[in-house]
Amino acid sequence: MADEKQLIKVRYDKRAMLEELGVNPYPTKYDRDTMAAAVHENFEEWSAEERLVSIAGRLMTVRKMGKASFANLKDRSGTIQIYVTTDNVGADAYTIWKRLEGGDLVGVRGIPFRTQKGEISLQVREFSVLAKSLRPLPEKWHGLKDKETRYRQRYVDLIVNDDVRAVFEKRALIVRVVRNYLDERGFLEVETPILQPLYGGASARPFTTHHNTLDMKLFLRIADELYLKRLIVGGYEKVYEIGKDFRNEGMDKTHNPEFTQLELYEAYADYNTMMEHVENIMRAIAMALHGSTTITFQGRENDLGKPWTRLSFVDALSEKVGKDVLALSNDELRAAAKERHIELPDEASNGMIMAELFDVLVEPGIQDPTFVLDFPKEISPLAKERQGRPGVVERFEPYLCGMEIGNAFSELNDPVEQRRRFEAQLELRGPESEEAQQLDEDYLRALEYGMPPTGGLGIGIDRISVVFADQPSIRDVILFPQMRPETAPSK
RNA sequence: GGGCCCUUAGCUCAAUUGGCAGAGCAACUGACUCUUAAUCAGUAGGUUGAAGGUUCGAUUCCUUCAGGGCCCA
Repeated sequence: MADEKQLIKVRYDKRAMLEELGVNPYPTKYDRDTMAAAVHENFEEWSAEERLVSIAGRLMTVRKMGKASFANLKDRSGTIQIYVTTDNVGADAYTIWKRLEGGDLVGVRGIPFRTQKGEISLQVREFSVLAKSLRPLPEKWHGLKDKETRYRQRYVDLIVNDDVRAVFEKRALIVRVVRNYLDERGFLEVETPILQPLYGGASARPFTTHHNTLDMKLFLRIADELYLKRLIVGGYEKVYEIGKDFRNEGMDKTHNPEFTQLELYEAYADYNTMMEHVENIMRAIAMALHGSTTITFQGRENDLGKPWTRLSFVDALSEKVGKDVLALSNDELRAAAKERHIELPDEASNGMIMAELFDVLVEPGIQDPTFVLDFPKEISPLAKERQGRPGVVERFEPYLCGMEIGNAFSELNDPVEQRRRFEAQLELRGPESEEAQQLDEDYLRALEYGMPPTGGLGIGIDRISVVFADQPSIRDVILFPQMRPETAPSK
């Protein structure tokens, strides 16, 4: 009597028994007037006046005796113990009560009191079945640990693992802090197309779909960038969007095929302005979450109270390689990579090799909050070249707790130069490359109307959630991470 | 894509050198009006991820596949 089918059948039978007793196992509504946490907070007052309160939630543990029972009732605010006796609810109701079990959703009306052992509880006068649960809950003490089940059936994970619920509440708070910060500074929140006829704003492979009526190929966006900058041309001056981007690439603990990105653009600003925003926003999140500018990630403390370290990409890499990397030929860069056993595709350009070298030689050493600056122009086709430093652009990537969390530029606003950069990308990567930035004529037309000098910033919301919630993987901050299907996938 | 590891009852986990597949919780029956991982007495629950192979005998060894995890690319 305990394989899963039988456990479920027993619960279906109990549902039928409830119906025989005249109980609707799925009523439409229940009027509750307080929450479990509020009963704890207001206990002295409410127990003194013997206030009758009503709460609703899920039965988590049930301790039944012959004519009296205790159970823990959990709602989104917390847990409260309830005390059900024949004396208080009547014998008929107690018969119904005895049919209930862990997992069931119930509403109770009762009076706050303290048990002999001192636990704040509700003395139940009346209860209602609100939804019969037909599946057994995981073990009450050890919870649900299996990662596969936790990700596939997040609803069960959330029922039993309070720390998981807390992670997603932190994530929501992070997004709220970001919105407040930008709204207070006059940024306009906008929505731009997710379905795009051309994809751009990043180097990544897209998901492709098809629109039936227009009979055309469409792409799921890989970035919001080019649409948001059109809005800067349009005169909004300060815009942001928080939304999903989609990249048809690998999955690991820092990558999910769909992820949430903040992008913001500010006219008459540059990448230095964006650094200030990053420092301010991260500090505000730390204060909101921890009440302190010091955060701990995977056992290591980081202070967000100070200005972030500035680290030059080309200088740091040149130091590691022992030569000015901007002055090296493709062959010399390849030799440097080969020395370090880095495999490269045949068509790798100088910039791509430098990026590979950076990932291996420099990035692992980044621990403190750091802005990596001075990226090679060739791998930054949307960023403005740095004055007096040819080959290098005004771009930075913020690193928080060793993790790359975003990307920012002084935006390239010269339409002539932008066209050259697009063309250079296509030439570098080849016209067939899905990763090359596409030549977007309408975007160039917009630039021709004139875009003010602009600073732009993208921040990965999932990545910063990993850091601030101190989680090991992006899958732990995404409610429903991408998984292979349980049954054979459709192809 | 490559390497390593994991998959045993609904959940959390055991199982000696290859020798009868177990425990706790959950469930079921009974007792019980202050329990809180309730307690007490009893009952039941397994295609050991799937398919093949080696063997007298496979949860255990081998192969393939599926799903998951970690590391690397």
